Amino acid sequence: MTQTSTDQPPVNARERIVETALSLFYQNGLRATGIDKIIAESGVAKMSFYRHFPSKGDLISEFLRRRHDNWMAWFTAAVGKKLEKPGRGLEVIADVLGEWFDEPGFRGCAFINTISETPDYEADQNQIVRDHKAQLEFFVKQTAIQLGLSAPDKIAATAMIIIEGTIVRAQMTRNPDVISHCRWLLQMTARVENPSRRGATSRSRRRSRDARNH
Amino acid sequence: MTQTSTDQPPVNARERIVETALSLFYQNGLRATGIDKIIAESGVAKMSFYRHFPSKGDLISEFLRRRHDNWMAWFTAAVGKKLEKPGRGLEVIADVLGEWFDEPGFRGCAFINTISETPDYEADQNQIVRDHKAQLEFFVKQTAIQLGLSAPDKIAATAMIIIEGTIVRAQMTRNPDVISHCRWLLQMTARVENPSRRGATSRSRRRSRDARNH
DNA sequence: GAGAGACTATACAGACCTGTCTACCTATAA
DNA sequence: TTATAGGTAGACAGGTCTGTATAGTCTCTC
Repeated sequence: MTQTSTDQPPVNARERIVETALSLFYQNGLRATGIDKIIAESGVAKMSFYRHFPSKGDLISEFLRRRHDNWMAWFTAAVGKKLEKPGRGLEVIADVLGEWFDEPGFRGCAFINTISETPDYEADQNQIVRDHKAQLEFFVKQTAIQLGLSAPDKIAATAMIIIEGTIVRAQMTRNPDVISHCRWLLQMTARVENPSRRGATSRSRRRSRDARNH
Repeated sequence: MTQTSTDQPPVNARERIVETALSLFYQNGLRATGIDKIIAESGVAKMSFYRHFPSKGDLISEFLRRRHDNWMAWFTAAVGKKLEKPGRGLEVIADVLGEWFDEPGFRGCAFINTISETPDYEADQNQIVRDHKAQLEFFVKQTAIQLGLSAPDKIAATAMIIIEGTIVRAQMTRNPDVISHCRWLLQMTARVENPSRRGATSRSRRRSRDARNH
């Protein structure tokens, strides 16, 4: 997740602006980051900026789209790689999140932060956030299916709660214990819904069926 | 949670300011809410404002403290009341959250939103947020103890992930299904750690011990 | 070599932001 | 009655914000 592109400074003005926005918007927030600061840091003339992005909102939308592309590419690849090892399940998501939390500039989920900063539920920004999260949930569901788990819809919806909660807790407390709790929750979620998997016995399967009375 | 005090407009200037801040800061965000707007809406002179709060940051701190008082009082009372009915466990938290989500002006957790808006980890605001969440976690732990559950520390830490995740999902998606998923997760958390409770058999107890390998 | 396209440099308009200053009002208590 | 506490009213300083306007530069292509 850290490096989203090559280290060569981007050639054209537009790309320099977007790269700067990727860093400043995430690090300091949308409202706290002024256009002037982005212009200064990207070394671009003001008119170049407004040629490419008619308003700050346009840059914010582009920022979110790019953040989505980068983050999803990194996340799905990391989860996929961990799942190559046999005997591993949905809980690899916890380990992948843990790697993200360890990155130097980690400041939570850019999309959760956007929702927090943007009161208007219907705002374009918030719609992009919801699209991103819907795609993440879809990926979790597909992963559950790929793992042969039943009730993938319910598992994905539940895992989303766990994922969001884990990210928020990591951002807020910086306590690494959150990862083991996240792993445990994900294991429980997958296992209770699929008692026959991962070394569960027929006795435990019966019990879990009883417990599924939510 | 909705009504935090009587409907009589507060008499003194300070109280009018705080009440207005309680509404505007939560509804529109900290940075988006200007001092001038608070002054106008509370019908107070600018000098009165700065006599009581030397800077905007002081009002933000007071806002968070009052929000903590109000929210915790409401939450603990609501959970306590639901637990009076026999046969109910930690999952009542989900129902209480659900009532909160249904309130008209719901816009997520003021404290999560504050963290999202405040990049400086060590800022006073963020410290107040962490204090608030620590107190919430402590309350969950005490509730787990009161329910006779074992491993209350782990249950509280895990429940915090579930609670934060549920709030964020509710704010983001406005999908009421999140509450049933939250309830299910809380039941699982309490039950897996305490298999003898709530109709689990001795066989299931053995299985859960095996599963506790996080 | 001339035009087009992308970019630079900088001044500026107008809004809004936090915080200060001066001046005045009013009720209460010493 | 007079000092004091708490409040009102509004101008203003100095900064930041987004966005526009004007004018010039550089490079590549026809």
